[in-house]
Amino acid sequence: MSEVTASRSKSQQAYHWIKQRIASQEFSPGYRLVLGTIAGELDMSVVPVREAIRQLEAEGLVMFERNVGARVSMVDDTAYRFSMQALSLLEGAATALSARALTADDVRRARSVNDLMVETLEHFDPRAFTALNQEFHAILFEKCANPRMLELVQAEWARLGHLRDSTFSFVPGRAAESVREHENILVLIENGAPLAEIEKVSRRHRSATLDAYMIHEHPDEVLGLPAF
Amino acid sequence: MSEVTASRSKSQQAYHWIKQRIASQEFSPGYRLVLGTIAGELDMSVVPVREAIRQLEAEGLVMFERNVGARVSMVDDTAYRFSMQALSLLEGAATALSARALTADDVRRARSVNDLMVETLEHFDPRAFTALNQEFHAILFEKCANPRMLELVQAEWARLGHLRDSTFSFVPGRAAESVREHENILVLIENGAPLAEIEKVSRRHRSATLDAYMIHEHPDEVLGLPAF
DNA sequence: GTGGGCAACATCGTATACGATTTCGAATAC
DNA sequence: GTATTCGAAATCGTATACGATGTTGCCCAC
Repeated sequence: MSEVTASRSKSQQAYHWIKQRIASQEFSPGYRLVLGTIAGELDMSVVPVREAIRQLEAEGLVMFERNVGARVSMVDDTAYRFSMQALSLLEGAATALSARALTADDVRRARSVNDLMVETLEHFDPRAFTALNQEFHAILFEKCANPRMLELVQAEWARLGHLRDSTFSFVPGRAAESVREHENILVLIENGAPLAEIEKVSRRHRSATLDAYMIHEHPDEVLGLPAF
Repeated sequence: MSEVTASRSKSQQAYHWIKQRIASQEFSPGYRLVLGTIAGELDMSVVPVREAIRQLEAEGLVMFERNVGARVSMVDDTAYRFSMQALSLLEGAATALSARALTADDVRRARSVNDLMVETLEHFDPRAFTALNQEFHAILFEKCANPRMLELVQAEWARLGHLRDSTFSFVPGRAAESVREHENILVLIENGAPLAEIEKVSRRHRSATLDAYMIHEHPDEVLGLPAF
């Protein structure tokens, strides 16, 4: 009703409102999303709220059961691992598909982000580190020539974002290794290495993060991952 | 209205009804989906129809514009190519992740489907051939250990399904080559070849279909695809 | 004849209302 | 004390209604 909000439809308002609560952990996994309650809080009817929730369902952020209602998706770390593996695949390919289109300036920007990450290592803040990590990779794959694949990568990032804040808070030692691998990737891109090589290294980079997590948290399980 | 349909909610009925029309080309790209009209045909109110359309929007089958309405997504073959490339990536990986879990019987089933495809080559029917092709690959990746990746593969298949009936109707010569590659893949799986090898061959198999299409339809353009 | 404006129409967005389904608790039987 | 049934409360699913927005075509001025 106010000024700026009027530009978005109510269902979009509801959508963003809920999504933000989920991201900020105010609605944690398992939280019950009651239509009427949310509608009341946002001062609108249930219809737009319903629509918003169905959108969130399509993105996998909430689960919906007929005649029962919606709740924020549970996130056993099984789901986390699976998404990480998918991301490793998609991001590796997207980075390769983007590599040739990156300018010297893009590489410079990425490197400066990585330098920031190095500095952060001193007084380690997993959350900040993860944010920088995402920024770094986003620079590398943003020029991906295949927009569909870009969509998929970003959807997967979003999914992970709400699944877990940061792998690095679980495996601190991985961070230092990670920034070194970043530099390797940058060098490959600068030198115009074969795209297959860039893809392979990028993929391994993320797989390694997942592996580190697995070894740290579930030392006895092995995920059937091809030796990418 | 009948018996079985009652189990699904109206919004789901509407969802499937519309989706089928799109798949069967009755609603072709650009077709205007008017809420009231559809609601009338299905003998329900507009509310469930709205919901169904938003779901379809989330899957990318329809485009939605505020205060204007929905229409079936336009499908330049640019979108087709991008989806094919994404599928080549995802399917290759899913097949590799599934390979070790396939039983001798699975391989047998796949091979018999492929034999059917060979027979079809005589009196070539692109549509039937494509259906068998999907069945063949579905057998190979269905045991994929990573359910998230399975979801992604299937979503991409669905997307392609409505984008274009069959690449093979454009490039008839590709079909014969395709069934030979299928046999190669089966042999690799039977022999327990390295997963990386299976992934590579599977990926190339689909890329090759895309390449054949490109050469046939757009001989002068080159898609920036890594030499997977 | 052509361009701009206005009016009628088509369609969407959201509110309200109510029947349908599920959930939860209390009362009862054993 | 535990299991079972019944009923009330909570919540969802859908219909109907109406105001808001966009679209179309006609009419008039030039």
